[in-house]
Amino acid sequence: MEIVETTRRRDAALTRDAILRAAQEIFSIRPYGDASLKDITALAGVNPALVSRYFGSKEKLYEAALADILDAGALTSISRETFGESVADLFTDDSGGSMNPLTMLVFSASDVRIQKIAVRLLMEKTLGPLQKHLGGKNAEMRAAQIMAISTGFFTYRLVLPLAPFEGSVSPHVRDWLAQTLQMIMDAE
Amino acid sequence: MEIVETTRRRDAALTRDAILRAAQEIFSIRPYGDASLKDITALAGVNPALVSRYFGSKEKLYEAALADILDAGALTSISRETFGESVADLFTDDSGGSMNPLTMLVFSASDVRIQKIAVRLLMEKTLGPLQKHLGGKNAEMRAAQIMAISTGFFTYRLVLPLAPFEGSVSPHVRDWLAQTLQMIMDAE
DNA sequence: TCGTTAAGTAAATCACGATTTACAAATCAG
DNA sequence: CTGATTTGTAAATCGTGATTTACTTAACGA
Repeated sequence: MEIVETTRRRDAALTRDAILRAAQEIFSIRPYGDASLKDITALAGVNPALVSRYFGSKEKLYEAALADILDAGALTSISRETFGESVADLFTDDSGGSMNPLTMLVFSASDVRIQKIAVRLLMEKTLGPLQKHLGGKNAEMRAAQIMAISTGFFTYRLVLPLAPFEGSVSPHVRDWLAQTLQMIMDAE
Repeated sequence: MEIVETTRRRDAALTRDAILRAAQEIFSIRPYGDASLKDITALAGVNPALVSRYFGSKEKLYEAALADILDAGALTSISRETFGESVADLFTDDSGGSMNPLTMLVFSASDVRIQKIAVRLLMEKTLGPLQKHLGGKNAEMRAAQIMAISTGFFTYRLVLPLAPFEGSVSPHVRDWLAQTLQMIMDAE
């Protein structure tokens, strides 16, 4: 009566995808060690054993999840002129959106086995493209600067929440973010 | 012959301190979950059971270790005029020094049980004092900005190492850090 | 429809690490 | 010196979570 037992149609690709998206969601809000496969598969509505079948291991699942979430590459589609403003808006946006590449990245630090994976994917999927997008002198360094500020901000916004960065931030914070980022963009 | 069995003299205070310092060292280079009590007590040269006796639990040990390492309060003893330069030098210094408040802070994000502890201690021991030291307008926000940049930098310097921030950094990186920090200091 | 294969599940296994327990040895007060 | 108390240790316990195994059931081609 209450529970509608939706006997999900069997479909490997769909199931794999459900696991992947659940993993991204959970890994975005919880450190690797605290995100159990039980949690992830429960959210996906599947059996924990399927992680092994479709991804091989928790580590591989993490890698797939991070790779996919970094693929979006939000930063590189923003025009150079409004870069600071746009990114600041993006970062201080308070409307849900639980799948967050930045927090997933912060949590990548939480297990030695996945740190290497994270660094590799970060360089390949984000630092590299961002570097190209920036162009000009010292592009690699400036890309790293943008990553550092963004990551630091998100650390104290969502993971270790400090008042000034929490929730809907003050215009001061937003403007500082915008200006600091734009300054890096223009520093070529 | 080879091993000098130094039968350490029994002293509760000394032993407690040895554990605390070993914990700070290990917690500075490894995420909470990867830093086992076995590792820590091995480094301290004592039995794992003593953690329970002297600190109650791993969590409490972490709290004590972080509280103590944050007490140093290096940032607040630096003059306002040279703040950016001094902190940049401090952060880009390449000479050992394995006990690092910043990396310990980064790793605080790696376990949900210690996140709250870290935030509380961070506000009490660092953000508060730093805020006072900064003075002027929006001191709390500016303190948070300094924390964010510092933490982001260290994340990509020591935990998820990116080329531009690794090892002995370029003058460009050092100068950027100095100027960005000084700008926050002067933004009153 | 039938049988093979793919997809899914429940439960066992396995490893690991924090914490507890029961005991041993050293220290110290008297 | 002696016995109570403190400090220390080795080994058992306990829970947790990833991974494997043996099995069931659905899908699909012939």
